[in-house]
Amino acid sequence: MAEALEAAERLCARRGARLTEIRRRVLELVWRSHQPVGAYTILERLGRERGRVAPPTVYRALDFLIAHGLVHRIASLNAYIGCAHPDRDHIGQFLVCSGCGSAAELDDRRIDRAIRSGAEAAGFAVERPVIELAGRCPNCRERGRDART
Amino acid sequence: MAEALEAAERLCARRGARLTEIRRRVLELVWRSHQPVGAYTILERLGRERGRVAPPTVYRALDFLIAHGLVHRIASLNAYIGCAHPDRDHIGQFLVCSGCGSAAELDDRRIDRAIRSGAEAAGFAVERPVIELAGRCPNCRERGRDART
DNA sequence: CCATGCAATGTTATAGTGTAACATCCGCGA
DNA sequence: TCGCGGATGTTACACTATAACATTGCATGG
Repeated sequence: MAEALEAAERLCARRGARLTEIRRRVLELVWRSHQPVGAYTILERLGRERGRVAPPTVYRALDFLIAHGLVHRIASLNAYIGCAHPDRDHIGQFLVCSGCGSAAELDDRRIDRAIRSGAEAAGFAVERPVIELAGRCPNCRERGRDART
Repeated sequence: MAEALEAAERLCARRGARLTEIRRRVLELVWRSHQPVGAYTILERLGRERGRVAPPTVYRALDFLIAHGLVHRIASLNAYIGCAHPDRDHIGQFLVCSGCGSAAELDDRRIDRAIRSGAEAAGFAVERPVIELAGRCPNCRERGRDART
């Protein structure tokens, strides 16, 4: 995670983007949570450090981070998660465990190809695929755990 | 669409599920919109016919329709769309056009296989895939239209 | 050094999406 | 008829996100 922050610093420096205090802090909070985290959770945690913080502050930071590929949004959860490799042009495929609530990024080229070719066969040009696979992670599978407690 | 409604009737009859007046009406409204439609839009339209209608009425009908595969939810749009073939076990892959706002269902087996095998390779068991491909439909591609007006 | 212009942040209010909790109704079988 | 369960009505609220405008702060050229 410290690594992810450094990578973010480097990436922003290279692009001339400003990783300000707030943006950095939000990125850190996103990473610190080992699960996808909601904007209002970030809001609350950020508020603990800086007194009253309003929603736009958090959403603006998230917009910036997403625009630079440092964070992904998971639409089916209304939640945000750090991107493990913001350098490459990431597609973002997610494995979302309904047992423990964790999410892992997949980025499988075969899936990407299958999607693009399937869509192309219908004459459709994919621009922003949303791939979010709800299911069971290896841990929860083994334990036969029920839905997230 | 009339066809879709009949198919829904049959399917519910076969399952002993009750396609009540409200549920039927909501399904009709979902189909009538040729784009994915928001719950509050349905709410408003339903309200025009029946006087005041509260959100839970619509959400409960949608929950029922989704549970029976008659309607899909598109998470990236917070919107709902009728399912063209509720009989088969549908996976639900959607092509969402950012030009005209329309959405088409794909259901490509190759995509489904790629996803399941990719996830399985990570030890993950997919239960409810969310596949929503934002891009350009053939029409909007041709016209080079800008984002939905 | 100051002006000034632009990006970032602060602030207030509100829009949009979804659910909890409890009351009521209605049909059906014991 | 009574009671039961599923469906609907009703109220209130939680959660997610953005619009609109004010303010700050910093780089940059005059």
